[in-house]
Formats: sequence, C-alpha cells, structure tokens
Amino acid sequence: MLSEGRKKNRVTLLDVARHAGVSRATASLVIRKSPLVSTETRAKVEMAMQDLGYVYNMGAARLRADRSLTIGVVIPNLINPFFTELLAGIETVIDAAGMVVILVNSGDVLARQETLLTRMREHGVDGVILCPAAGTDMSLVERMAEWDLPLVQVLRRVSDECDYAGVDYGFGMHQAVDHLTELGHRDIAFAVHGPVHSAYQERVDAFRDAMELRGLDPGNIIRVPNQLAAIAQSAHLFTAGPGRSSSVVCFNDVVALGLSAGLYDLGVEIGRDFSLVGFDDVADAEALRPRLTSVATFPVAIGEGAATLLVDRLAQPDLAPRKLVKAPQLHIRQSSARWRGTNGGLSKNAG
Amino acid sequence: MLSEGRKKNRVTLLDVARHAGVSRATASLVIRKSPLVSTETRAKVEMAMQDLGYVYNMGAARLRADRSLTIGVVIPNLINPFFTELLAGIETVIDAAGMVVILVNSGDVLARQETLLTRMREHGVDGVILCPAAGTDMSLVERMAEWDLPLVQVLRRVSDECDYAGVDYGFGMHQAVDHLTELGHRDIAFAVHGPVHSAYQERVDAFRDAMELRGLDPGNIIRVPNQLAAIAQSAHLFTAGPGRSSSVVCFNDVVALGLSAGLYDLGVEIGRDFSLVGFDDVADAEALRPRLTSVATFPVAIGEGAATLLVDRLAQPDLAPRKLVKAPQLHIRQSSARWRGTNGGLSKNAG
DNA sequence: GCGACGCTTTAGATCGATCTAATTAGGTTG
DNA sequence: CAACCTAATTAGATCGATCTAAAGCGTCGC
Repeated sequence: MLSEGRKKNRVTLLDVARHAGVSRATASLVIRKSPLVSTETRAKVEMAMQDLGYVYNMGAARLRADRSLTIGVVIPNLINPFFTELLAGIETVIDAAGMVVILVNSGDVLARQETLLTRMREHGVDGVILCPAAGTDMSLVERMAEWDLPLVQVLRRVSDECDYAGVDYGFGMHQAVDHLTELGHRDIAFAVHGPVHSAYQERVDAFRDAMELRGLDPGNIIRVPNQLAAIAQSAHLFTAGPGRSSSVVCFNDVVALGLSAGLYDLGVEIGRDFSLVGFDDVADAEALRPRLTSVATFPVAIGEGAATLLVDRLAQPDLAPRKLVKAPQLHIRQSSARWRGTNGGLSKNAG
Repeated sequence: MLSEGRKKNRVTLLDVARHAGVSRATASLVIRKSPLVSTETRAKVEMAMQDLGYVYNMGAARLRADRSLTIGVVIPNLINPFFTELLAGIETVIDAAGMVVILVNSGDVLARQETLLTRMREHGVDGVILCPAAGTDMSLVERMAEWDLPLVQVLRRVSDECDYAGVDYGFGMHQAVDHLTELGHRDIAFAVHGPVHSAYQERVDAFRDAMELRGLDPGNIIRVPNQLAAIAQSAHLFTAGPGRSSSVVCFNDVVALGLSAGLYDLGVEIGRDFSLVGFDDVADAEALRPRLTSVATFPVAIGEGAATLLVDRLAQPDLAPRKLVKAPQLHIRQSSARWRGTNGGLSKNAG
C-alpha cells in the first residue's frame, strides 16, 4: 500500500524531461549543474522540476555513480558528553559538504563493530569515521583498504597507514602533572576507567613519564567504575588507604564529575583540602563548583578535523595518510590549589 | 581511481549465482531468506557468498524494492544531554530492527529543518523521527503525508494527525510545584530558556495552572540565557530584586546545572537557603552536589518509544495515529528543602 | 496417461538515475 | 562548397538488486 502510493506519485527525471521537452540525459545534466547545457534549457528544466515537485533520487544515482554522499560514524558510546561534542563537530562539516551522517554505536564491543562496519558497506557509505573499539587491531585498517572504504580513525589509533584525528594526550598529561607539582603536590594519583585502547595507554604512559620526570612515584594509578554514581562512591580510594593522595588527575571529565561528587559526600573541600584536575573540559564541566581545572581537548574541533580529513580523502584518494593531533590546553580554575601540607588538608575534614 | 577500484572487485549477486550454479533470482531469494528455496540450494549459495566475500548492495535493492532500511532523525541540538540520551534510545531500537539512523541537526532553525527534510527524502529514508523546530506548523505534517513519508513527532507536537512520543510535562510540573508547596514554599519561580515550542508552552501553562491551584502567584517566570555559563551568571535574578523567591523550578537540567553553579557563586546554600528543582534528570545530574531534585522524563525510554512507533508504522502504514505520553516522575533529593521563613534562608548568606 | 498440483527455479523486465558515444545544429575556414 | 570545429543534445547501455509470471519436475488421483 505504502510502496504503491510512493511509486504512483513519484516524479522521475523522465517526467521532468518530458514536461520540459528535453531528454532524460539533458535533465540529468541540469541537475548535476553541468556547464554543457544552455541557459535557456537549464531554465526550462528547472521550471519543470518546480512544477512537478521533483525530488532527486539518491538511491538511483548512487547505484550508477557509485557514490552515496553518505558517511558512516562509528562511536563507542553516545552518552559520554565528549563523544556528543565530537559528533556535533563531525556533523557540521559533513553537512556543509553536502553529505549526511549515518550514526551507529559500537558500545566498544569488537564483534558489534565488525557487524556495523559490514552494515556500513552494505549501505554503500563513501567513507567511515571510526573511533575503534578497544582491542581493534591493525588488520581492520588493512581490510578496509582492501574494501576500498576510506577510513579516518578518531581519538584512538590502531594503524599509521591511515588518517587520524586526535589529541596529544601526552602533552595534556604533562601539563596537568606539571601544574600540580608546581602547586607543591607530590602524592598525585591518576583515576582511570573504561576500556583499554591507544588513547588510554597514551595517557597512562604519559602520566608515568611526567611523574618520573619530576622524581615522583607514578604508581598510584587507580581504576574506578564506569557509571557516574559508582565513581562517586569510590572517592574514598583517594582520600584514605594505600591510594591516599593530595590530588588526582582524572582520565576524563566523567571521572572528574564523579569524584567531585564523591569527595563532596566525604566532606572533602575540593580546591582547598584536595586538588582535582579533569580531562576534556566538556561543556558540563562549567556547571561544576568549585570550578573544575581541566585539560581541554576540544572535542568539537577534533570532530571537525576528522570530518575534514575524510572529505579531503574522498576528493583525493591517493593522499598520503595524515595525522591531525590537536594540542590540549590546561584550563586552571578552582579545583586545584596549593598543597597545604601533610596535616593541613585531608586530616581535618575527611571522614 | 577509487570508483574504478570499487567497481572492479565488487562481487555482485550474479557472480555469486554463477559460482553456485544457480540463477540470479534464486540467489536473491536466498539472501532474503525466502522459504521457497531448497535447503541444499541455500547451502550452495551461502557457501558461494562466503567464498567470494559478497557484500549486499542496499543501494541496488532500495532502488527496486523502494525501501532503504534507513530512517532520518532530526534533532534541534546535539549538545544538550537530554537529546543525546534520546538519540541513544532511538539508535538502540532502530538498530535492533536492522535499520540504520541518518542523523541531522536542525539547530532549531525552520529553514534548515526544511532543507534537511528534503535531503532525507532524496536519500530515500523509510521514515523520519522529528523533534520539530520551534515555529513548525501543522502543514509540515500534511506535506509529509502527501510525500508518503512516515513521521513520528518526538517531544514536541505540531499535529494530532501523526504519531507522537513525548512527556506529560503537565503532570511533571504539577509534581514539582506540589513538592515545593508541601515544603512550605510560596514564592516559586520558573526559570525558562530556549525557543518556544509545544513542550515549552506545555510547561509554562502547567506551571501557571499548578500555582493557581494552590492559590499562589504564577507570575514569576524568568527567562535565562541558553549557555550554561551565562545561566550561572543570572542566578541573582532569583535571589534579589523583583524575581526574588525561595525556590525555582527549572525548565530543564541544563538550567538547573547553571543555576546551581550560579547560586553557589552567590554563596547561597542550595537545599537549605534555597530550593531547586530540575527537569529531565539526565545522567549528568547525578554529579551535582547537593544532589538535584529533578523531574525525571526518561529520555532514553522516550527515544525507544518513538523508534518503536515508527517501526510499527512502517509495518502497518494504516494504523491510526498513536500517542505515547510518558508520565514523568519526581526524584526528591537534596536540592529541595523545607522553607525556612522570610529571614531564615537567603538573607543570611546572599551577596 | 493426462491434467492438476506443489515445490523449486528462472528469464526478463524493472526501479531511476548516470555515462558513453553518437548526433545535430550552427558557425568558421580553406 | 566541402571539411572541420564547437556547443548542445540525446539514444541506449548500465549499475545490482527485486519482482512477476512462467516454466521444469516429480507425484498423485482418477
């Protein structure tokens, strides 16, 4: 019924051509803005399109021309605000290029990612922006190359033979650690969570590096749960026991938000008794009080960068692989403060 | 080069059929899991598909069968966490139905929404989930019907002749106001922002209604800016001057997050000197301290509902229009507290 | 032995655009 | 006036699947 209806009143290029008194081929040229048609013919055809309410049929065009003006975006997580901002950046650029985003969520599960990439191929996307699920290996990139499916890796990198847009986490981490040490902190913890991937490893390595460079012990790396509420409940890991410290660098702002809440619950005054440095500086971080010191990683810009890489590659498939590594920037606010001595801070308020 | 490459090594159904020693038609039946083929033929064809690395070509199928297994989602804003959760819900259901989401962002701009809907039509989506931009009128729904493009309205409603999934904002608002009045508050403000649309109007009307029902003055409706940081800076509107009140209901959690920060900056202790009720209860609200009392509107569930409505309609186009109006639920936490008298709260700490 | 019937398979048309190669019209040139 | 060129247009094949209508084949009943 539906398809009958659709078929019936669908206006095709042939209808337009007839109405304008030209051939299908000419009408097609007009649509594609070819310079080969005369101005008057063009006008006639455009008028006919108006009159009949013609709608271009990508599906048909794609079949013949083998391009769909569609790109696939595979993201491991839709709820994390970081990815949302990333997505917003991607969408802006892709839209401006006259293309459209097919969005899927891998949930950071390899098997699912595999399924979804097949689905993308079936849908004939012109290219893919992928934030690889943890555990993805290089062979994926090779396979995509065999399939002639242009790929941009974003945030996480599994191969150098392929475009990549991401963040210089090492640099960001050094800024964070330097900042805390300059404030006099020596017991600095690193609160991590989530699946292990290149961007994870990069941050951990850089933390070790930065700490050792300052002659500090980088051993205090603590895993927290993934859910916001559960993170809050593990704040005690940092204020007492073997993980006790005077400050924490957070893997991302989700961790920072959680710990901020958890520390509040413990009666610890952030920015006085304890210092907290976030990572990403997402929009929501602005609502935190005391204001969160955070390493801004500019997710929107990264998204725009990734999309631009892809658009460029579609235009010139033979380009050498490029990297777009954005330098993060530490935003110092209220949640990090000068170290107040062994007896100054925590002991007073904790518990 | 690219397209050459793609063309060259693309395996078609015809290749599969030949390799399996059957006809194109039979191979097609196998793919579509038709019960008409014998088990051995099916096995042969499936084997051939394996051997050759066949990938289904939706584009071709769509052209003939006039369905794309693709749906369009038009959202006014990607950064607001509410929409992100909504999107996550939609994605889950659509994915489970074997379809794929084409995501676009209208920015709440009518003209853009128009462009995007055309683009959706060109891409041949099977249906659209739309959160109509402010100012959209009923005629849009009629036009979509003419185009035979199934539509589900989500969150905002412009027509009753069309499926709709949303929230019973009125009920939520009554819960919020009732809660505050039961705590003894009489000066209750409503902090609004953003574009004016049905869901906006619904909340405003319900606020008036609820206040009048309790014999209170519903005149204190105050607009705040859209950006989080700017919202924080307008917190003073509620603590002093003509808008001064003892409690605020927030249009959504973005406003609540902003005001929470702003009140903190003013030295007002939320949950003691001043009460705050949010709306939506998005995930990030969990990170707020004191914990935010908020009217949960279950965006993920709404998204799932909207997608389900659409999937059902695709299966049965002649269904009467349905409404899925979810009842929100007040979650009482720390940010709302008993009224402490005219001289109790604000005067002590404000300024 | 013949038609009927169920089960399986298939040839060929078809969807709506693009692309190739050829055609037409009109002007220029030797 | 023929040869040639340029600009504009077009017929017809093509992309890779689906769908229709019909055919092949084995069995059954009469």
